[in-house]
Amino acid sequence: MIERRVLYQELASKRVRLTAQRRLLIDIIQNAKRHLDAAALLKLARRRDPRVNRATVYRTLSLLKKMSLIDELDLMHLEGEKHYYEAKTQSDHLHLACFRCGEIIEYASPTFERLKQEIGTESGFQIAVTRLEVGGTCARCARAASSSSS
Amino acid sequence: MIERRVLYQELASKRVRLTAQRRLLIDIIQNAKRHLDAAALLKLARRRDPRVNRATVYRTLSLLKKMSLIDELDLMHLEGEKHYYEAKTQSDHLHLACFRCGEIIEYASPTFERLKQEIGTESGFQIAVTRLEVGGTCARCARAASSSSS
DNA sequence: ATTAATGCAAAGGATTTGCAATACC
DNA sequence: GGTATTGCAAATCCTTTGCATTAAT
Repeated sequence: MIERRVLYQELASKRVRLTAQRRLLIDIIQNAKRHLDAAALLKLARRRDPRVNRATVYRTLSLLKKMSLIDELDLMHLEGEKHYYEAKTQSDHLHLACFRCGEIIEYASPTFERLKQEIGTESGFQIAVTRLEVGGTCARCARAASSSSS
Repeated sequence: MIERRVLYQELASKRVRLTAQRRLLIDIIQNAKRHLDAAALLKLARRRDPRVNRATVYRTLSLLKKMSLIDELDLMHLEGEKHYYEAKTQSDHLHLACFRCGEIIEYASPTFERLKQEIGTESGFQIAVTRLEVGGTCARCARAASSSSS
């Protein structure tokens, strides 16, 4: 969840303005129940303010990305080359994308955290963003496949 | 845009031919010294056979991808939205992309292997592909930045 | 008043497709 | 001979940009 205070500070220090449309877009991303792509975000935004333009959506996404307030995902390109966005959370999680049913499963793990630490200490690389996406078959689809073939 | 899950079905229903052009493209990818995008691959292929067409490159990449012979990378979109490809190796590795100098560092780790195993056992997800990309500052750039600012 | 943000429409890059011609088994 | 693959060019998808207008501080 994005901390409003952090947001205000960032905006102030960069001469970036917290406009009505930006508030609106941030609000939608934060409260989204699923991962949104730019087109979906635009559609939702226009329900609340029809003046919102596609360019503004892209520009705002780019800004939020640079400010590390959102993460950009591909979700294994399950349906096209577009990107998806989610509010940055406290602990990273990875995404499991089922090639059969299209479901996206979020998965957090201490091992993932340890891996990130290891990268830092062993290679000296300072991590800013991580994106771990996994494609395959979800448990339900695997069960369905094995039962129907037996 | 064809959905990836649909493509898997198509593969099963077709008799795939190992043509001269496909051999050529596979050879180039396997012996590449750096990560190739579709345009670079096309260029290299045309040096050996000028008839190779862009569409064939894309179609072959798509085929190799669903046959799990190559991995597709974004390399954190360091320079545009295009994809990069590499021959699939025995043990997965992840990619560290330096936002400052653009260097791509490959990093293999037992912890990463353990993480993948965990995902399988804990969630029942059957992994076909993984893509872990990390963005940040490489050790050299970090040193350069800290020494110049002190 | 100054500067940032926006709308619009057009451009851009990467990738894909339909269809006729070609190569393969 | 029948089917898979290819070349070609146009189309498509997603995203970015230039510039005039509008909004924010």
